[in-house]
Amino acid sequence: MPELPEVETVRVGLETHLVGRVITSVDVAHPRAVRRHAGGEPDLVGRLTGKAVTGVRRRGKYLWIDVSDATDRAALVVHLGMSGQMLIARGGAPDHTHLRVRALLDDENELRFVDQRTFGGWHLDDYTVDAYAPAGMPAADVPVSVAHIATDPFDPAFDVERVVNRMRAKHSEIKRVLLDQTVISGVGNIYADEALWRARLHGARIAETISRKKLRELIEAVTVVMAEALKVGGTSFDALYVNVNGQSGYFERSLNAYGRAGELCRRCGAIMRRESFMNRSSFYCPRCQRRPSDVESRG
DNA sequence: CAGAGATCCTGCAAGC
DNA sequence: TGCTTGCAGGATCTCT
Repeated sequence: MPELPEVETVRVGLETHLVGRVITSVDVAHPRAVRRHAGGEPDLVGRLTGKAVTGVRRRGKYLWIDVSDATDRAALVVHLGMSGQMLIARGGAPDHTHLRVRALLDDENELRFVDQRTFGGWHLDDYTVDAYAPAGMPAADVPVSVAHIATDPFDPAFDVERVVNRMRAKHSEIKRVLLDQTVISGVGNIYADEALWRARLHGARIAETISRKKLRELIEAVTVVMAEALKVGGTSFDALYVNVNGQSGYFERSLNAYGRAGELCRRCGAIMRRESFMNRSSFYCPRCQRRPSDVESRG
C-alpha cells in the first residue's frame, strides 16, 4: 500500500516526466476517481485542459501537481488510496485494466491514473496559506484540501516537539495516533507497525501515558523506517513507467513486524503475534512490545 | 469536541 | 469443482 516512501518515489518520477509539459486533453474513464472534485467531472476536465505543469509536490501521502496557464493556477491533488498508480505511458499504448483517468501530454506521452480498488482519485483545488510554514520562512502555499494534513518527517517544517505535544494530548492508543494524518503524516499501517516494533512500543499504549523521551524515539523510528524504505523504493524506477504500487522493491524490503505473525522476532526470538485493530492487522512482538496492562502492572 | 467504529471497493485466497 | 466468506486498508462519515 502506498505510504510516504512510495508516494515520494512517484513524486520524483512525475517531476522528471511532467514539469514543463502541457496537458492537451483529459478523459475520465471512471467517475468515482474524480468524486472529490467539487465542480464535477466537466469542470475538472475543462480547467485542467491546456494547463502547463510547473511542479510536483507532496505532503504525507498527498501528492499534487502544480498547473497553470496565463490566467489561472491550481493544484491537481492526487491521492493514491490503497492501489492507485500514476503511470507515464506512450500515447496509444494499450489501456490498463483499471484505468480511471487519462491526461494527454504535449510530448505524445500520457499520464494515466490506474486504481483497482478506487479509494484514490484526482481533484483540482485552489491554494491556501500553509499553516505549518515556520516563522521567518516564506509562507508556502498548499492546496485547500491538504491544509489539514500535518507535516511529515521529511518536510523542512517538521517540528518534533510539536508532534510530541500533540501526541501527549491524545487519550487514545498510540497506533491510532500514528495513523492520524493531522498529527504526523505519511504513516500507514505497515510503517506504523514497523516503527512501533523498532521503538519497542505496543500499539495499544495510551499516547498521553508515554514519556516524551519515548515519543521522540518513536518519531525517530518512523523517520528511519520510512527513510530506509525510500532508499529501496527509489532504485527500481523505470524510465517510462512511474510505478507506485509497491512493485518498486516494496516486497523485497525486509520488514521486521508487518506480516510476520508466527515468525521469530528478529531482536529477541519470541514468536510474533497478529491482532485485529481498527479493522486492520497489527503485528508485534509480545516480549519487546509489552501490552499496556503489563506496563502498568510494573508501575 | 474528541474518540471509536463503520464504510467504501475489488481481487484474491481460503474453506466448506 | 464452485460457491461463499474473509481479508487487505486510507480517509471520511456517523455515532456516542
